[in-house]
Amino acid sequence: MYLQFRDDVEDALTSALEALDLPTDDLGVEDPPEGVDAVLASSAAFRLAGEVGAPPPQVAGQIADEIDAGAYELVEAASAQGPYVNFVPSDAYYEETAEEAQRADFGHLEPTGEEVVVEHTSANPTGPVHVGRARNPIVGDAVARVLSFAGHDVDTHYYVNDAGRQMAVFTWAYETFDEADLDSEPERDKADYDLVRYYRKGNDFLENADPDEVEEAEDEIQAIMQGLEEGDEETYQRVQEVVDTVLGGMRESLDRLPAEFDEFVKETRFLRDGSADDVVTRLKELDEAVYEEDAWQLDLDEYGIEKNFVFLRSDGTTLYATRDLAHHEWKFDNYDRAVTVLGEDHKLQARQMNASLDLLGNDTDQLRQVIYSYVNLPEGKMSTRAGTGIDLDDLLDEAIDRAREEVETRLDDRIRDDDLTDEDVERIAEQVGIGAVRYDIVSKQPTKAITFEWDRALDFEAQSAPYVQYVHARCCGILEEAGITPDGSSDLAGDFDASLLETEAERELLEVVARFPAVIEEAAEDLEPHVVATYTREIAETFNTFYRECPVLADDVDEDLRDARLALVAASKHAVGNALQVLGVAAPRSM
RNA sequence: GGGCGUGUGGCCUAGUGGAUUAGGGCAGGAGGUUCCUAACCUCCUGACCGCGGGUUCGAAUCCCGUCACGCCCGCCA
Repeated sequence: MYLQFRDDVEDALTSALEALDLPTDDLGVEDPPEGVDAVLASSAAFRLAGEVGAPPPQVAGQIADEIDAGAYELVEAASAQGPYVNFVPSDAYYEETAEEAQRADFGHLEPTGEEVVVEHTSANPTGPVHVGRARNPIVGDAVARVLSFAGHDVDTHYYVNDAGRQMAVFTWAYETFDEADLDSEPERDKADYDLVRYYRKGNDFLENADPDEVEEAEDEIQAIMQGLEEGDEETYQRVQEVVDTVLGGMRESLDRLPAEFDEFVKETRFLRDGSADDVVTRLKELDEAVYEEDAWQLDLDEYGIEKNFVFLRSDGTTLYATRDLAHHEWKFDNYDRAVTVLGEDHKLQARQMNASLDLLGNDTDQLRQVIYSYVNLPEGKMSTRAGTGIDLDDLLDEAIDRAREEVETRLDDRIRDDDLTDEDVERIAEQVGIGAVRYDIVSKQPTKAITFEWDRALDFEAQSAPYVQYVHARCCGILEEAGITPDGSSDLAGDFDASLLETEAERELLEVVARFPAVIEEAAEDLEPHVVATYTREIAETFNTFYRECPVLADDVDEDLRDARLALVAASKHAVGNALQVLGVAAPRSM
């Protein structure tokens, strides 16, 4: 109802301004601060003061006087308060919000019919996923979920770099060295941990071995790259064996988050189907194309990019960026919009690609990038090749261990005599542990750098996943106690009269619940899932106040009030649970 | 050197032009459970929003300068 209420408010403001013969392009509709008794407000009077020739409060008064609140079902009153026009919603607003939020899919926006592809993670299949890159799957998965909630048809893609020099090096190393040549055991019994040792060994060899031997190796690596470029089937199969094996291991780790993909799109696909060649041909024909130092380049000066963009090497092979152009044109052919989640180090390439796609005649408005900063260790960067860094698996294991300890500690001094089975404890430990990791990362603005510290990442206190999850569990606890099974499918509450929810705590909770669809809308529009995390904190806080002040199932609570409060609990459960779902954080029924 | 990004109490963080004399959390201090889960709640202590100018009726938010940190400036990915 919040979105409808906002429509009403905008409509009322527009009519009023028109009646006063004032411009309607800037309505200034905003959320009033805490403590103001209104759900929406307009600050338009500030800007109109000059035109009217009167101080803002007076202009606000005129606007408020001009508004006929009675004409709108959801608007109770519009009144000037200083320079603001405040809008108080009607009882119908609260009642319809409570009704709307009974649906298990509360927060989903109307289907848009728009097909969107979200590409994220796309880490080179060189070894285990480490925490430095973990922001990508976590943010990317949340972005995809947000867009899906906002009504788009979303596909998630992992772009697999299986055609570059790194994979040629890896394939050569894997075929060249034996287990006996390696100086360590795999850190885990998993394909990516096993094979990364060859990759590290290969790189170490190329850096430190005898120059003649290195040259020989380089020839073999070069042969692999040429083979891929020419679409040689045997070379392709050799590389695929390494790629698929390592990727398989990485997927297992990513699945734990969970970050799952609809499709793994391989780079070699665009070499094999000729589209990369096609891109090269078309680029060469551009006025901006230059042939310098035996290589084909693009002069992107007109896009404010000084550096020339090399799209064809002197040996005639394409580069990653060239293939990525073909990849993106393929996305444009198959989707209405494309979103890519990228580390900040890819920012320049993203600009180059946008410019190049534009020159090739594409509508680059279809493409948006979400940029995030890397997670570093206090002592510096994480690197797969160097073997420095925290593996995602280790972080998740540690998180679950700490969460399990926490559950067991609380088991001893808990008041309620529910009996958690060992399975419950394990389930809670996983939900809380992994949830805490995801939440910690997704709740921060992606542009901010994160320095990884165990204790900070795994803090289960307030403003963390468990704090929010606990509210969800509390909701479920109350509903179950009342004989309602919160399984998400059936209608949770029966008949109820929302007008009985009169206390401040109840009203505020209902107001926060009401905003959830608008939060989804905003997060999807700006591709900022962290605003959903901010929202979960708000609703959790508001719910806890309600929980303290408004008993639901106590004996002295009137039956009708009890039903109304149960409906409010169900509404809160849907808002919190669905918000957590958008963030990819589990919503436990008990904890 | 150039470009981009970030800078909010001891630590982490929201807010990126309007009701803010900056909102939370952690840490520190004081309380709260005969009552639907205390992974909770209440109260206290603590910030000239990196620094200096400017624009504006109004600036953490915009502009200029400056400092610090991060990232980028490969015929790597």
